[in-house]
Formats: sequence, structure tokens, C-alpha cells
Amino acid sequence: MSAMPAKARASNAKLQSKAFRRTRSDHSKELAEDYVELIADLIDERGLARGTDVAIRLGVANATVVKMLKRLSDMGLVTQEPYRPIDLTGEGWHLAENGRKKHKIVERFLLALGVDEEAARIDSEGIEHHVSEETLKAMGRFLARNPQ
Amino acid sequence: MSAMPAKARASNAKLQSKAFRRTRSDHSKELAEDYVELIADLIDERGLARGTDVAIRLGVANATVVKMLKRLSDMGLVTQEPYRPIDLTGEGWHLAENGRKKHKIVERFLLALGVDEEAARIDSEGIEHHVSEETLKAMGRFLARNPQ
DNA sequence: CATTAAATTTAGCCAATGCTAAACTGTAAT
DNA sequence: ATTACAGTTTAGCATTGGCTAAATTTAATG
Repeated sequence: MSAMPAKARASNAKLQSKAFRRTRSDHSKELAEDYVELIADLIDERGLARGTDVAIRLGVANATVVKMLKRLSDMGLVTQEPYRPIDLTGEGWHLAENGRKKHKIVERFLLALGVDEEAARIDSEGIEHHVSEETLKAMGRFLARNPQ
Repeated sequence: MSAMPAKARASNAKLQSKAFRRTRSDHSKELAEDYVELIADLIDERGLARGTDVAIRLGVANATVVKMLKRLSDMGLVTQEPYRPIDLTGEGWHLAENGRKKHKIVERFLLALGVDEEAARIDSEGIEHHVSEETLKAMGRFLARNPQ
């Protein structure tokens, strides 16, 4: 039935599981990136980021944001004094910048590919966290080849 | 500070939160799709899908697979008798086919874009679940324009 | 300055996804 | 037919990310 020897199969499986594990372990990193990206946007747009704004824009409850901020603070990405607006650490800004850069490239890429604005906005949000540097570069090359 | 009236801001936020909520709510659907896709592959490759093979390829423990299969069975995607291999329902096959089709398009698209094989394999696994029909069509058009 | 409204936090709950260890089943070999 | 091993299941636990309701704090208004 199997044309492949057991060892080859096992090694194949290892390769495949790498891809799956990668996508899964990324989930918490993704969320963290979404948060810091959004916080960075809020600070840029209106000078400060409040929990409520984060909650509204992410579509989650206030309490969820509080809990998440605690984790982000443990990760060294944000700082906060009780009842005060949210601040990003240097590392937080760095991550946010990275995310925004990726996001922009992916979104512009989708638009250049002919995807409409609504879909480009939504899809880029999801895709952003799953593109390797490799793929990002390829998208960059495409954008260079297809200006506008 | 804000050049935008409060109502416009709120409506903006609603739009944005839609994208975030969408990516988040997709997570369990993603997993289900990964499972049925893999089960379909196993059945095609070797005639039957065993829990252990699923566990190895997804990089999770056996017990995790058992629990997940229970959920998939509740969702009407798989059937199983105790200690027997896994079967897909009609709906399960349908979902698997859909996933594999998407997966193939995304992977071929990345390759056509100039991404190397390893990255294309890994990235397509992650991206697959975040492309709308819209984007998929655009990728299809690109592939038609750039054969090979 | 007192009150009220808005924002934040705490407490306690739930579901999903993962794990390990132990128990059980089915099958293949002696 | 027994046994041993591979595969499966159960039990119990942890973590993540979500929620509501109630308590608290800050800020604004009269």
C-alpha cells in the first residue's frame, strides 16, 4: 500500500508537523502583535491608548483587554500604571513597527494583485502573521514590478 | 487631537473589529479543516487514517487527537467506532476537498511568485485559512497569467 | 465640593486546545 | 492460545483567551 519506507514516511511527517506546529504556536504571538500594533496606532493617532479603545477596535470585552495587557506586560511589551493609559516599551514599539510594516506590504500586495479594498483589509489582517521573510520579499519584488 | 468626529471613529472601529473578530473566530474552523484535510490525505495515501498518524503529522499527542475527533464527530465531519480507524462523512470530505483546493492554489501561487519550496509549504499552511474567495480568485488569475 | 459618568480593574466563570500517565483493546508472533 | 506490542482511550490537569457582573478609580459637571 505504501510505496514509501517507514523511515521516509516518518521524516516526511516531521517536516509536515513543523508547518502545523509553527502555525499553532504562532497564535499567541499573533495576538500580542495585534495588540501592540493597535496600541501603537492609537498612540500615533490620538496621543494615547486607552483600554476601552483597544477593546472596541479588537471587538473584545474590557476585562479581556486587562488580562491580555497583564500578559503583554509580563512579556515586556507594554507598561502600565493602574487606571492609566497604556504605554509601549522599546521592544513593544519594535514589534509594532515590524507588524505594521508587514501589514502594509501584505495589504498593498493584495491590492496590487487585484483584490478589492474590503477583502484586502480583512485578508491582510489574517495573512500578515503567516508570511515568512521569504514571502514578504517576494511580495516586495512584485510591488516593485507592479507600481501603484 | 482627533480630526474625526466620534461617530465616524466608532464606525471605523466597528469595521476594524470585524477583521479581528473574523481572524479569531476562524481558529477553531482552521483546526477542523487541518484535521479533515490531513485525514483525507491519509486515506488517499494509504487507504486508512489512524489516530497515531494524525497525531504524528500534526505534532500533537494521541490524547489530543482523540479529544479533537470527538469534537469533529459532534460537528458531523468524521465518524468513528472505538479502536477503529477514522472515517470522513460526506460533509467532512467536502470540507477537506475545499481545504486541499485552497491549499494547492496558495502554494502554487507562492511558488509562482518566486518563494522557495520550504517557505511556500510552511506559509501556505498558515495562509490557506485566511484567504477569502476574492483573494483566491486573484491568485488564480495570477497563476493563469504566469503559467508554471 | 459632591455627584455622576466613564474607564478600569477584580472575581469568577466557560470552552478550546494542549499535555502526561494509566488503563484498555486488537493483532501479530511464538 | 498466550503474550506482547502497538494503538486507542480515559482521567485529570494547565494554559489561553474569551465573557459578565460587581467594585473601584478618575475625571467632569453642577
